[in-house]
Amino acid sequence: MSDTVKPRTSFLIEDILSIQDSTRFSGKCCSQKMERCSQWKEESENLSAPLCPQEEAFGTLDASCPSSSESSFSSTGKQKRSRAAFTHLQVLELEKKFNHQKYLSAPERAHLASTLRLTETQVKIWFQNRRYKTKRKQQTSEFCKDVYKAEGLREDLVRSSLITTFCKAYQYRPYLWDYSGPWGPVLW
DNA sequence: ATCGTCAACACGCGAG
DNA sequence: CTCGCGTGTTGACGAT
Repeated sequence: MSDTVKPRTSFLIEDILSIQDSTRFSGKCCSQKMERCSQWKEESENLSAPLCPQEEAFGTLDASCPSSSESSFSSTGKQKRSRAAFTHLQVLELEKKFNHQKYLSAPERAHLASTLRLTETQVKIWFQNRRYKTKRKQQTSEFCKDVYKAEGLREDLVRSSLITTFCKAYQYRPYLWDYSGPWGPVLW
């Protein structure tokens, strides 16, 4: 069930910059890109570097460190949900794997998890989220194309139009669309 | 203060 | 029953 994507034999810094949907870079200025790029390079050169930002604080190599550690509580007494921030290298390796195959078998998942010092659950959830994200993005772009067609507009001429703005604004909320409208998609 | 992103979670479903 | 999936939501966090 794995989708076929061109195999990649080597990894270059240029690859980092060309990663599609690398939202970590979205909206960032060039200098920030360069900064992150060099950070990635450092990480890729030094796999023994802490893979989780929280590792130092929690003194564990488990990248689930925030959640697996002592739970912290908010002022209301509710347990605070923590969100591990995967390192650039971890994300990069996950992306590379995802480009190869959209689904992982249990052994593959276990191997990747241990390689990246993540838990299997984290890898599983990451792939789940990644697949969903890809699907949403695809749906949104297809919808926007439909809108362009329906409006008789040329896509390249309306990049700054209201529709484009709207499509971009709701890039991650495709469920707000109703595809059953008479002129095509209808909003809410 | 608001917004966008994303890991983690909840829920329902189907396969084994 | 367990597991993994798709889907939608939540909450933390960084940027503006």
